[in-house]
Amino acid sequence: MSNGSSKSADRRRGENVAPVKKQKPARSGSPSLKSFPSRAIRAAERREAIIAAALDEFIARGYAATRLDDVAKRAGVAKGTIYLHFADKETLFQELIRTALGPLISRLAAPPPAGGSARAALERFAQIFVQEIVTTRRGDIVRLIIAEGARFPSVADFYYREVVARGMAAMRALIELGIARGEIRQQGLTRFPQIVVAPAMLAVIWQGLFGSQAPLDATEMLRVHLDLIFGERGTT
Amino acid sequence: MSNGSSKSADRRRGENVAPVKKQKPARSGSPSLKSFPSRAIRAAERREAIIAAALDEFIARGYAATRLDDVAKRAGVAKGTIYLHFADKETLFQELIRTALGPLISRLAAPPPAGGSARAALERFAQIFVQEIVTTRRGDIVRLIIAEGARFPSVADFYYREVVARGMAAMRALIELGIARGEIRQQGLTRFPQIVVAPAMLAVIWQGLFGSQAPLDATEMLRVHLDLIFGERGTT
DNA sequence: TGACAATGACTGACTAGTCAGTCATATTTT
DNA sequence: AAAATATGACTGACTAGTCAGTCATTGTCA
Repeated sequence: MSNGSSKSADRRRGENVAPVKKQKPARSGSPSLKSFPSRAIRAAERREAIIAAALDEFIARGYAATRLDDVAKRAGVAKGTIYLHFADKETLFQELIRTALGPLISRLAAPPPAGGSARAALERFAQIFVQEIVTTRRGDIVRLIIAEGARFPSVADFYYREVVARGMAAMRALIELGIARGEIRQQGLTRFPQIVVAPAMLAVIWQGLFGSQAPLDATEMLRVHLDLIFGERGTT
Repeated sequence: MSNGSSKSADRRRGENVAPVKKQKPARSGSPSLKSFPSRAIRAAERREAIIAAALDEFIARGYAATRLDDVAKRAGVAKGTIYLHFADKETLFQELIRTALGPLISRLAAPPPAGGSARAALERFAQIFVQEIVTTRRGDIVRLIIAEGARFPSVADFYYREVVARGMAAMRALIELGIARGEIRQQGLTRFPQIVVAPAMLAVIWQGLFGSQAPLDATEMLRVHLDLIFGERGTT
């Protein structure tokens, strides 16, 4: 791993470390009264701080090259504290993925197709996808899973069950709706909802690898893709 | 001794393997001896053995977690030998990607659109892609690049310039052909050849992450995708 | 052609570190 | 004061990279 020839390992050290140090509750007046940020709450905060810091580090360096010392520093915590919350590095990584995926999962479960057109639903999906994933930290998480998933079967399994399988099911329902309403002609799409999602995935990867040298207008690309699916002639 | 930082001892040769030999290979004149594996040849073989071994290891474990000791063992070579051919771990990794991508690059330069239909050309492309990339070691290489590319800008650059940019250009030409011949309606595709390639990329990633638990029939998926692009009604 | 010298590819023990995980000690809460 | 938490110095396993020495191959000369 990192080492030897002055790797750029500690390039950006301490400055961006948010010192969440000793934020004493200050309710220390009467020992008989309980202090406000109850222990459980402070513990939960620490846990979250560790997860947030670890996410940043794992995204930036990948699993193997991430140092728990750095995670601790970034979280404003001693290394030993990490071990009060997580059994080991791998557990931290796995729980982190779970935590990070939580919001995405609930979002997948929430939005029902409603009674509108399939095109409208897919357009909404595309818009949300771009502004909440391609552009943001969540895109990094997806890339992280793609990068490390093969080495962490449990992570890949979890991701498949909780995100991919559900996403595919939801997408298939949308496609069937579109076919039923006569918006979509290509019936084969039902068997491969992946085709509908593929450009979105590609956008995530593209942005991560080539974003700086050849940015991709994901929004526009997805619009063209929907035109393809719904059979509209391109404008230009 | 062992004065740590001796920067002068940097006579790294190896890497550019230029047969600087003056005259050419010894003739196998001696009847008593069999064909000499001549030093230069054996050296080249070793270099290749190292690259092959390193490829396996990097694919299996990722860059950071790969041990050069293991690479050496797999290549049937001592660790020091690796350093006779490559400056360091990172150089080995980069040259390996270059080497691995070579065949793919030349293949991209070779096949001209010819005079046939765009559909035929794309079908051929899909077939070759599945049987030569999705299924094989080359797919692993693509996944490796996706996984590590963000941490190795030079690798991402190289991949973009030599493979992605060319691939996109070739794909765009094919799309334009299809539009000119009236096979493809959706003109917007010209601006986003990525859409045509996206399912193929997704197949590569899918196979790597979920292949074991939820295999994807890439061939069939690409066929459906082409039906979508060329406006055929799905069979099923 | 055979003997001997020069070359440099190869080896692997060794150096100088790195880092996950531990635990005795210190701090805070009850 | 005891219990619960947090700390960070420390340990031990592990690894990238080095280099003095070995010896098969190649070159030279008698």
